[in-house]
Amino acid sequence: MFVRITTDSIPRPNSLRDLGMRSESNAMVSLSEFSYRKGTEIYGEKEPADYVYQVKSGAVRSYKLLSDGRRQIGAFHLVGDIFGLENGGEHRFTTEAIVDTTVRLVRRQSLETVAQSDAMVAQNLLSMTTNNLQHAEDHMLLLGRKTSLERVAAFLLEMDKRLTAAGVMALPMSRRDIADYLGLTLETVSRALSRLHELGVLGFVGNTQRQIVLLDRQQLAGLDLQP
Amino acid sequence: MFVRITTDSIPRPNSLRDLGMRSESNAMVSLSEFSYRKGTEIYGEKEPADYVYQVKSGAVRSYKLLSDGRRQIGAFHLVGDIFGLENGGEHRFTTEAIVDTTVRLVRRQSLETVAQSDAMVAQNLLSMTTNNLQHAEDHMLLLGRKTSLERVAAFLLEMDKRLTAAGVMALPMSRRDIADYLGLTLETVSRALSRLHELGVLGFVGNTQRQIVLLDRQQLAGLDLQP
DNA sequence: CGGGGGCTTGAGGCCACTCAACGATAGTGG
DNA sequence: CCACTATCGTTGAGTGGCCTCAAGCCCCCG
Repeated sequence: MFVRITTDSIPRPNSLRDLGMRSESNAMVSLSEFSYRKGTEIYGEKEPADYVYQVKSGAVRSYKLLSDGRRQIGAFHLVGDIFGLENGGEHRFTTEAIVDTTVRLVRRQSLETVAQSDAMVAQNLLSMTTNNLQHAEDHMLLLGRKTSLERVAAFLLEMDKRLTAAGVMALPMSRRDIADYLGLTLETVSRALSRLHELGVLGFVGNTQRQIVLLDRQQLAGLDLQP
Repeated sequence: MFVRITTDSIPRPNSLRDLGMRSESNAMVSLSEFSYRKGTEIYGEKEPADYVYQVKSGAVRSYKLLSDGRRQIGAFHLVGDIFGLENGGEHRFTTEAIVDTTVRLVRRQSLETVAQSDAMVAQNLLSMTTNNLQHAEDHMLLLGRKTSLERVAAFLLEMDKRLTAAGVMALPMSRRDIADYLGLTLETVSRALSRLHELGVLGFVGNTQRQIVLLDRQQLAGLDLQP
């Protein structure tokens, strides 16, 4: 019998500043801001990874494409999330703003320089990469072995943890984005959501279909089925 | 237009010793060995991650299970590969020896102690984790968006790079293992291999079906379809 | 108010899964 | 040395879950 350590207990730097950037102690590090309109690209796959980003407002999708246009979204980056941190010299995903988005950014080189002398910063970089790895590992299980209903249930629970405010979850991404994240088609996602609605697991708020209230997290977790 | 940096150019420590373990300079680090019979568990998911392993001989699968028995293999570890390196305190996969296997192992704590003072070692840990992350990211694309034939083609090309000797690839894993790695059933994997055989892309050696010769890597790469 | 994008829903099709039978191989014990 | 058995792999027949194609609704926005 072992002590269960939850994901939440793993230290996670929650701002670029926490990665080791103290403005008073290191004047070389510049924290600038940049904004992107809905749908525009932030960087492309294979481009040199010169900057690391943090979402200040808005939402970002990062994805890979096959040559015939099939798309796999690897992650959504919401307010507070750090992305674009690659160890090698180039980005491995293309990223786009899902809605109008503002990001903070730092030069990657600044980070690496600091990491070489500060073990604490190096540890934070490793910790962030490990968190990304863990997310990818869980997502492989979802993509390889879960049914459409299980995938959508897992998605709702993930988003619930990350962006629910005042009981309602305002999804920034479209059905197509969700589908490409879950390895499904948008129609299948829509059908699954309708089914969950019929089951009384969730409700829609207002006229838009992007505001969702989870009515029965217990049942939803039962539909997901993790261990 | 950007310079393309291949995976191979990313520095990858190829032994536990390279991770910073110099036996003459650090007597505290013990490099012991251990052997596992075919099919036995090395460690289980959620167990404390006290050791880091390197395959000396044999092969290892690491996987996650759903409660109803569905299995997703996240990676195969072949001779020379390092596995079991978790940042948090517990393993995120169960690992088993696919065939009789001998591993080298070091205490995780030894590594972490060294990493705190040696930036080079810390950099190697990050580099290894990044390589694992990159593999997982590519595998998400495969699991989410590729057809069965594309998956099997990709698998053969991956194994070809990693374990082909003298033109023949001796697969240590069963069809079921391959299927659980690719998010398919064993029958579908078998059919895909038969189809590739008919197409003249590969040949079988001897009576066992686990020794494969790739006859047309070009065509196989065309069937995979990466970018 | 007209156009267009996003979402839902239905009908039909297809690819991978399920179930099943069979052959081949390797390991076991008489 | 040879049954005997278990495991592994292939192949076929049929099913089903998700995809494809299509129509229609709603809302936003110019």
